[in-house]
Amino acid sequence: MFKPVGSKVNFPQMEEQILRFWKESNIMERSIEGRRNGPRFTLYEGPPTANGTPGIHHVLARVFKDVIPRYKTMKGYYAPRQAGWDTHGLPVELEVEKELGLSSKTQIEEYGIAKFNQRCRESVLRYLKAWEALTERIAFWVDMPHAYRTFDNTYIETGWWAVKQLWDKGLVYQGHRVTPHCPRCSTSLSSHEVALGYKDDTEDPSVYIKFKVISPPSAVSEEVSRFLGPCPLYLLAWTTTPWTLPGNTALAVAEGVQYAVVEVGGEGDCPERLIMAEPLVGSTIEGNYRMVGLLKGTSLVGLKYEPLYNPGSVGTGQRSAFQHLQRQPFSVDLTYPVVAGSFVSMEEGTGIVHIAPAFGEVDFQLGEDFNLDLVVSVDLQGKVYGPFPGDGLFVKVADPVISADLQQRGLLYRSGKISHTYPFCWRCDSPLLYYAKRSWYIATTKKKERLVAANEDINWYPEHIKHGRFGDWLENNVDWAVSRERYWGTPLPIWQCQGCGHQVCIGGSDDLRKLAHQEAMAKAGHSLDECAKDLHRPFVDNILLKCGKCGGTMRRVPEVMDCWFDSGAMPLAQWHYPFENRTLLEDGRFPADYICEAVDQTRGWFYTLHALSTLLFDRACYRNVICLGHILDDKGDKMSKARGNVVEPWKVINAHGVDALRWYLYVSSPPGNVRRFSVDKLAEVVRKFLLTLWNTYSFFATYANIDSFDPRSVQEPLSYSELDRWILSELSSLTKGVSENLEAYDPGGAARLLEDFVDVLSNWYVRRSRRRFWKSESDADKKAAYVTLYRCLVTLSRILAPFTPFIAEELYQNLVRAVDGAAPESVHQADYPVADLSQIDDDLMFGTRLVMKLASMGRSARSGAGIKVRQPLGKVVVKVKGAGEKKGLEALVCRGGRRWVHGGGAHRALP
RNA sequence: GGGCCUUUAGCUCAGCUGGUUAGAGCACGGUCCUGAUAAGACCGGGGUCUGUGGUUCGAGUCCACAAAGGCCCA
Repeated sequence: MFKPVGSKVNFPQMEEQILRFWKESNIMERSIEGRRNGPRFTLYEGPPTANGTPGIHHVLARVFKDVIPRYKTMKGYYAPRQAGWDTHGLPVELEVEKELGLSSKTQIEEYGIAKFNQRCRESVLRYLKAWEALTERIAFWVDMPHAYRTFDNTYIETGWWAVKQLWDKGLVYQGHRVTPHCPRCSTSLSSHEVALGYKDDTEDPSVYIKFKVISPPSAVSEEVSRFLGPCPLYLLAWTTTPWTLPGNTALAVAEGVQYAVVEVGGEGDCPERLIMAEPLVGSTIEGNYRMVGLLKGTSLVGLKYEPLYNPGSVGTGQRSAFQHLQRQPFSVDLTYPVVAGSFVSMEEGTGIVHIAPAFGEVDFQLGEDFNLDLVVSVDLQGKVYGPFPGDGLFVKVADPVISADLQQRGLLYRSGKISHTYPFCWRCDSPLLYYAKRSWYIATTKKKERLVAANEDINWYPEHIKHGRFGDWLENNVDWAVSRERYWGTPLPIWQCQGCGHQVCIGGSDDLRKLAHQEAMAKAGHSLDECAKDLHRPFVDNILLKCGKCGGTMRRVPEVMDCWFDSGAMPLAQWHYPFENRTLLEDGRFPADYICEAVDQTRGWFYTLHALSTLLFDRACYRNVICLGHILDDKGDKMSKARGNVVEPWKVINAHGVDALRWYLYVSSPPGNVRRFSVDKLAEVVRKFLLTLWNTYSFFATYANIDSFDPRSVQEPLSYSELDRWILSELSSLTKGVSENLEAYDPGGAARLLEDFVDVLSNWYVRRSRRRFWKSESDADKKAAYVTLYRCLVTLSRILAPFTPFIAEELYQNLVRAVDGAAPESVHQADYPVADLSQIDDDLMFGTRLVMKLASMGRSARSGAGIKVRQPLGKVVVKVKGAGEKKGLEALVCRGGRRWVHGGGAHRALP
């Protein structure tokens, strides 16, 4: 006897019961461990930060992560899934800063790094319970009790090991380069972090500045000198960042372009002359002007002009020259040059570009090329410092002060506002400054070809990411700025000698022990054991090493690492490789068979995984990847707390259940597309798919109980009807199709096949077979019907298990476990069905689908003629399209001399 | 400014390597069925498959250009 199944069902309730069953019987562990001898299948779980509550987009990623390993497990693979938490980084620090009411790094240091980091440690796992609860409820099967955490010493140690490997390969360097810098967080941001914070329609000043050409010119071409006279001659440049003007040390022009000399303000005795690109005169000069002459760009190169500001003698390291970045001697007669720049465009501005090597990437490069002066007129907090207007003010506040100063000195030609796109800090929203400073880099560009080549081994879904977004990103690779001037992160394991400057990279705790300068540490009141207990700052900073070159004391450099490095090192660090689990690279745990995240990770985790694994092992880190699109609300708007359109996962789950949510996410749109989330559509999925399935199941259970049908007593051969053979053929074909789709990492394609099958099973097979179940005698035909439907449902429960693990379990428990104690305890321990190809009868399926079509047309004809559906017809005339259709229909409709339509109540044709 | 993606009925989406008259579900109006059904069937209104060119005997499908939206980058 089967457990009675009502037609009404409360899915959330049913699911809760099944959750309890799984938990009590350890089904997850056992489903995994039961396959221990199978080939390994590895999923990497991109560690989320438990520093906030999980949202619907996390559910999306997690159910797509889940379906594949579940399928593989049922296919016999050993697929343990390790959970993990991303715990380091700026977001955490910011949260703690907010709580403590701190707003600068100075304040953090006053508060104490040890205490601060302790708060960070406590803060990161704050929402852990919420994550665990949701993860369990949505049946994402990962090993959470053994989750790795990026702040663990073992994790950090592997990170160090990885840095050391790169260091030994010469791939780590300290560069003096311009990096995007957040003045509030006072740290560099990596390119992928910058990408997160672009804002359109940012309003900035737009100023045109006059740079006075030095006269008399000692070495200026005749071409230019004819415009020099008693009246001033200016080079006109444009900028949207007046705060960079004190840092100006050159102007760049395009050699191949015509420049114009225009005379403006001609009232007085001495009209001033402005030099600018000829094509841009019209869009730049306001009011009347007189074109005085034309110049070639090349003839401007080498001109000298008067600096807007003389940085003079102030500030250590504030003014230097590029060649060795040496301090520049003070000079009252300071002049700056005009140089040629290939980047000078005629799209906007004046064709003369203001160069401040301290504050721009191309500017800095130009500084190196021409050995320009480097004037750093802004500190790391983004405040102007030095003998400049706005000294002490934040750059954006200083902008108008500087403009006003120039205006007053007659050096401002024009000023206004411009709206453009500008990057902001993705966490704290401060405008980013491009800032020249020392920073540590991983030289990914040196391995660019390898990165590109390794990408060829990855199967991307959707495919276009491979050579599109991800491939392009690799092609345009830039070195990875990996250091952060912060506190809560994996410390950069590089020590530098105080005496001779020698640097070493530490690859693990043993290295520390070997090189530790115990006496020096003792003198400072520290011991190695004490300090090495927690590898974070500030403890690690107290570890002093002995210089192998000069015997001096080495201190750790102050930086910590980009937290993306942590997540990229996850394949190794989660296992504390190579200190433990030394077989990792050979035993199937690396590379991953499968990863899945949203598209924003192309420059995030997808990249850092790929970069580290290519640099370390010269191979790809994952074989297959599903790259998900973003979730929008039902109107197509971005979900945000501010808009109030965020979908709360629990609300949906409590109302409709997890199977419904999972199914909806699989079928609602292709995984790579953006998707609109609509609760109405989700409810439709429940009605259409889950309830139809449920009712078929309920129908079966009800009648099977009435007839005391026992699947164990079945003895083949049975006399299967055409209809039975047909649905069994459909079933085998479904099994084949679903497997193929899952093998191809396309759960959506698989799910669509399942929807169609459940529909025809209920609305054609059961409907056409009902009389066979109802009739009182238990003949062979009835038995065949039961066996057929039973087999469909049981197979379905196993096919569905990776998708909708709850309803699959429910069916399985009642239909299989109830009658077969020897069967695996859970459907998730069962084998995935394999299609019986001998049962697939394409002609039969074609013919039956044709009959369905015919029935539909028949009902239409009846409706047109006003003949009731159940009224017998004298004859039915069907016009077929070809021999194939004729054959199909004859096989099913005109059998054994009796002319009848396949099970048809609708079209019963009388002889 | 550059790259990638999307655009098929009012809404959500199928349409494989080009092949008769382009489909489904939802929603709407009507009719019917219902001895498993929050189900189902039939009819109807709804489509210049975003647009313009091109390749082809034939284009929703291939190519080029354009438009709108999204994402990513400058």
